[in-house]
Formats: sequence, C-alpha cells, structure tokens
Amino acid sequence: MLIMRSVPEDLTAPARIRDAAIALFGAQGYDGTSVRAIAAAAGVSPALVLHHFGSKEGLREACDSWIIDEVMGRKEGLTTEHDLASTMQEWLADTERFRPSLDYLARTIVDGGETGARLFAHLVDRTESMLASQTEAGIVRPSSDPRMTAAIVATHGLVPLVLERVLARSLGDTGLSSALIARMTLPTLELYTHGLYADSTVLDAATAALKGTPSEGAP
Amino acid sequence: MLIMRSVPEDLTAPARIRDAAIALFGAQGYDGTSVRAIAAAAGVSPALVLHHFGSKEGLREACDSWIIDEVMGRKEGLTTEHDLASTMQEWLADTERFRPSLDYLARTIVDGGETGARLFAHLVDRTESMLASQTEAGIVRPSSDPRMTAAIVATHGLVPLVLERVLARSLGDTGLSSALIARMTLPTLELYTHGLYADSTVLDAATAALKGTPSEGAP
DNA sequence: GTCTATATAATGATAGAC
DNA sequence: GTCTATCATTATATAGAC
Repeated sequence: MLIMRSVPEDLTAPARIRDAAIALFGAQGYDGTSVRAIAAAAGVSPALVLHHFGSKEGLREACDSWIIDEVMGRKEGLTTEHDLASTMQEWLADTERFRPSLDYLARTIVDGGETGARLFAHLVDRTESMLASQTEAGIVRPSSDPRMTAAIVATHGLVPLVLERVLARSLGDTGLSSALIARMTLPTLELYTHGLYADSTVLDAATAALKGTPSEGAP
Repeated sequence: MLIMRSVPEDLTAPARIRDAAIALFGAQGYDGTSVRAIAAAAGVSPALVLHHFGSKEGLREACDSWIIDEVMGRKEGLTTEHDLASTMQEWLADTERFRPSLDYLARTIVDGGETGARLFAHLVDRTESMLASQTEAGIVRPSSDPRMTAAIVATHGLVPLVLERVLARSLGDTGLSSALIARMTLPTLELYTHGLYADSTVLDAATAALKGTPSEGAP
C-alpha cells in the first residue's frame, strides 16, 4: 500500500523525515511502519534516517517531542473558552493540515506509553481548569468529583479521533468526514445540556447505593 | 517481558493456542506479538501454531471469530435493561475472567478493520434499540438523531477500555482498578442525568447557527 | 498431532565511499 | 550530509521425521 504525502521539497531533510514518520506512524502504527518506508516517503535513503535520528526509536522520540510542542506549546488550540470537544472538531475540520498529527496523537495516547500518558494528563489538566472557570461563571454545573469529570470529558473529546474509522462506518460513512462531524454536534450538545436520562432516578439510586456501602462497611 | 498466563492444561492444544493468542494480542498488539511467543505461552512449538491455524493471520481470524461469539452470542451481557457503560463496568469488575478478551476487543475496535467495524456497529445497534425502548418507557430523553446518539453513547461506554492506561495514570493510578471504576460511576451518571452545562445557552446557540446556515446557504 | 530443523524474506542498524 | 552495500537478527512459514 502506497501512502502519497505531499512533502514540500524546500524543507530540510530531517524535517521531511520527521513529517513522513508522523504521517506513516499515524496511519499504520509504529510497528507497522519500516524505516525503509519512511525513507521512501521522505525521498531519502534508509541510512540517512538512522544517521539523523540514531535509531527508529530515536525517530519516534523526535516525533513525540514535535507533537508535544504542537499540542502543548501553541497559544491557539485549547483555551479556557473552548472545551476539548469543540477544539477537536475545529482541528478535524481543517483536515488536510492537522490530520497526520492528529492520527499520530491518537495512536500515541492509545498506546499508553510515557508520552501518551503525559499528553493525556495535560489535556485533563486543561479541561479541569476550563471546567472550573466555567463553573465559577455559572456556565457549567458543579461536579461531585471535578478531576474525574474532567477526565471523562477529555476522553469524550478524544473519542471521535480514536474510534474514527469504526465510528464512521457504523454511521454509513467511510471516514470521519466534516459532514459527520457536523452531525455529531447537536446530539453531543443535547447530551451535555439535558443529559441522557429523563429524570434523576438512576443517579439517585446509585447515590443511595454508594452511600449505603461506602466500601463494603455499614455506616 | 514475560506475560504469565494461567492456561489450563486440560484444554485442547488449539484452544490453548487461541487463548494465549488473545491474551498476547490484547496485551501487546498483533504486530508486537510473535508466533514464537504465542507458542511458548501455550506450551507448544511454533510449528504447531501454524499447523493448526495455517498462518498468523489465520490465527487472528480464529481469535476474531471467538471474540465475536463472546460479544454477540451471549444472552448475558447487553440487554435492553443495562446500557453499555454499566455492562462495561460489570465486565471490567470481573477482571481476571474477562480482561484478556476485553483488551483484545478494544484493540480490534481501535484498529478499525473489518472485524472491529462489525463489532462496533453491533454495539451501536444494541445501544440504539436499548435507548429506543427506554425512551418509550420515559426513562431516556428523546434525541434529535437517535442513531448518532447511540453511536456517541457506545463510544462513551468503550472509553474506559480503550483509554484504560492513560485514563488511570491521569488520575494518579497505574491501572484501571475497580476502585477507579467505582469512582467513575457517579460523575458519569451526573453527566448523563443533568448534563454538563447549567442551562441551554450553548445548545440554543448551536441550534440557531445550524438552522441559520444549513450548509453555507442563506435561508 | 507434535516435534526439530531449515528455508526465505524483511527488518533495524553499520561501514565506508563520496 | 548523503549515498550504496552489507551485516546480523528476527520474523513467518515449510519440510519431513516420529
């Protein structure tokens, strides 16, 4: 399978290699991508890849650093005014530009390694402070466990990215098109505005059950 | 890294190989697992693995079929009374028994291949009919797009499984312990009962915006 | 059915010329 | 900096004995 990627020729070789690696790692995974394939996509020899980055693992670390800067360093992106889900949607909308990085990001987080854990924890931190300020402003409801709520909201924002392929196919589409993203907006906001349940029966029952048995001990 | 797995000796060799493969594929991924490792875990020679399943890919397909039966075939599991999230929590609670299959399931769905797409579509189908019957019963609020809502709820149910490692670490834990799962219950139900937003400002704005510009055209 | 031994291909990495 | 040529390792898969 050939992956065509428009690598600008005016970039320096290490930059072209890094871009090609991010695109291929994101599309096929780390194990599923060979140094040879990266070299071919970047228009260089396999030896040059290892000359510049020491090893395949070294190249991965360079890609990780690049992604960390892209996600954490930018002023744009996550602000306290936009929640993660809508930011995600903006990113997904600008497909051509961000897709390779986003696919790489998704794989890194799902892989569960050190970099993925750091990135996700950072997203949760941002979400938590965003929710805190919006709660203070009366926009967001207070939570019984703000950190956990932030983690849950963060995962919800990442889900369209992580489950992109199967999600699209379950809705009769082939990829996560911008039309599909638009279609997700309203149901997501409905859920985040009114909840899923019609009343608080389930929540009340769970609350009572949890208070009745704090940790298998009687009060 | 050694993965200890208690494979009962009384199983037939193909069954032991299949179980070992599911555990290793789930833990390390398909590419990250060699036929040798599977053979060692099952206590047989590498050649026997290929003798019984033809190829590594054939073994994967056998594992896929097994998982499909486990997820789709059971009477237990998903019913119209339990939503996906709570079913997920029950499964995660019975760690020792279901973990290998669940990890394999998560990887299969994230991979986005044919099997993963089928499995996820099936989960969405089940969620959709569950939501429909519960909406009719007045338990669940009606949605403007039931299929999409079902897809969203299904992804939310899979999140603890798919993002297990990073989710746990962002909350100061190392793995998705039962304590962490318990801690997720209340915030999740709060979100599903009252929503995240304090009022319908955001939803109203989005609804107006979407109606105002159906697809970049003026009304 | 199960094994040992081996074939064959691909991979990450190195050496050394230019 | 960049290449060609090559090494050493590992992978899947096969052949054939028992």
